Amino acid sequence: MRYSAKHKAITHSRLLKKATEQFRERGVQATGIAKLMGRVGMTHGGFYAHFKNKEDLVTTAMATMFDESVANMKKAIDGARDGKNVTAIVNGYLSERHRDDPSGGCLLPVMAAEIARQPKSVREAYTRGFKDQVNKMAKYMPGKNEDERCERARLLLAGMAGTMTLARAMSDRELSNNTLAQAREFYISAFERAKA
Amino acid sequence: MRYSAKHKAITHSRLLKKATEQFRERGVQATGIAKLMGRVGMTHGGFYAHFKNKEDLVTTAMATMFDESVANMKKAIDGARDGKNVTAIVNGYLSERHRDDPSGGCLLPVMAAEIARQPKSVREAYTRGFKDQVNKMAKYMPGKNEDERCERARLLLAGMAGTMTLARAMSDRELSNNTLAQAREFYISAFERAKA
DNA sequence: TGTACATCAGTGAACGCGCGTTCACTGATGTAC
DNA sequence: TGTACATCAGTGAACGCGCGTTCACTGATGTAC
Repeated sequence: MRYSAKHKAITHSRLLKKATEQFRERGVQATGIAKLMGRVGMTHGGFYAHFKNKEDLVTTAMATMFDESVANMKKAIDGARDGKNVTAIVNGYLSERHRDDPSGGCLLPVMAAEIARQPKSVREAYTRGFKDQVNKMAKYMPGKNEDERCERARLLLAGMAGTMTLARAMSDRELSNNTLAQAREFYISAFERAKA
Repeated sequence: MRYSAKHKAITHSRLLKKATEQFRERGVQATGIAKLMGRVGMTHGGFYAHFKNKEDLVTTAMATMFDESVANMKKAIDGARDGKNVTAIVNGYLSERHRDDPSGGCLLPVMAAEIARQPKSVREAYTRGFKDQVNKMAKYMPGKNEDERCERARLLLAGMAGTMTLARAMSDRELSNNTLAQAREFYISAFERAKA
């Protein structure tokens, strides 16, 4: 059944959106093509009209997910007082909400470990997206120059991602909450008005 | 063929050791029973004389891997000057060596993300091991009381694990090296002689 | 000390299952006339 | 405007493969006599 000109583009973006959700909820390996297609209301064969293969989907989805992370940070900052940029970023990222629903959040806590085992194209898409997010985060970080601000953005992102990964794996809810709360305090005091 | 009394214990520990290596190199999901047994020179069926199932192997291996992490830290500290405990821990953990060979290192950068999706028994073994490592690390951390030292140990471990995860995934070697170097500096200055 | 037998670690075929990918097909729509 | 045809997004059976687990078996050794 042939569909209208716009139809393919719509399906394509529905597919991509559901993929980014699944990747962030379960990871790349645990997200099967057939299951993904099922969740979009289609059968597995149709996938290959939209993407060359799974690797192609992953690299495409990577950029989208990094963009969403940047958008999430911008949104958090827009709702915060001036001079409280880092506070807004940290409180948004290290929230219980973000821990309990990874599907629209940062890809790093879920996916970073398995990216190391993915093909070159995926690792490159990851590296590109990571650099891009760091550059955009750097605008909100303290520092004398661009290099210093980027370095701080990288440190903060790595620290928050590690904290979130551990907090999600814990079966002890209270420990998980405390870990998040203490990390919020630590990263805000370390980065909100960092000394030289 | 029946083997001597000690033989089963020896095979069991060879199996467990190889499993901890594979888990830290590839993760739980990517470590298949048949491949693991092959690497120990046996066939897959023999696995079930040693472990109830894969879940049993994972929970058993978890404790061993956490113990090794603690031992690695103690070894690093033994070779360091007095009062430089945190420096020794950080330089050991965030080394290029640890990045390039995960097989004997910390399980968190590779496994933490997928533990969140593992059965309850695995998540509990992880939580137990994590608490234990934090308690033992706390001895080397600054702080007025036990709670404060534990909090710092948790912050440091989460930060280092996140940094290592991101550094391993990067396809840009120079960026990966810089990320490690800057993080070493940051965590040493943040935790070696932390203020109240 | 020598013989008969029970034990059980390890073998390898088989199970059902889900994976990524291919491919002949279908049929509603856009286009050409 | 009406008709014939080409297009191609999506279908679903089939592929080879690896997974975790089961199970009837084998055969060297420890134990009982």
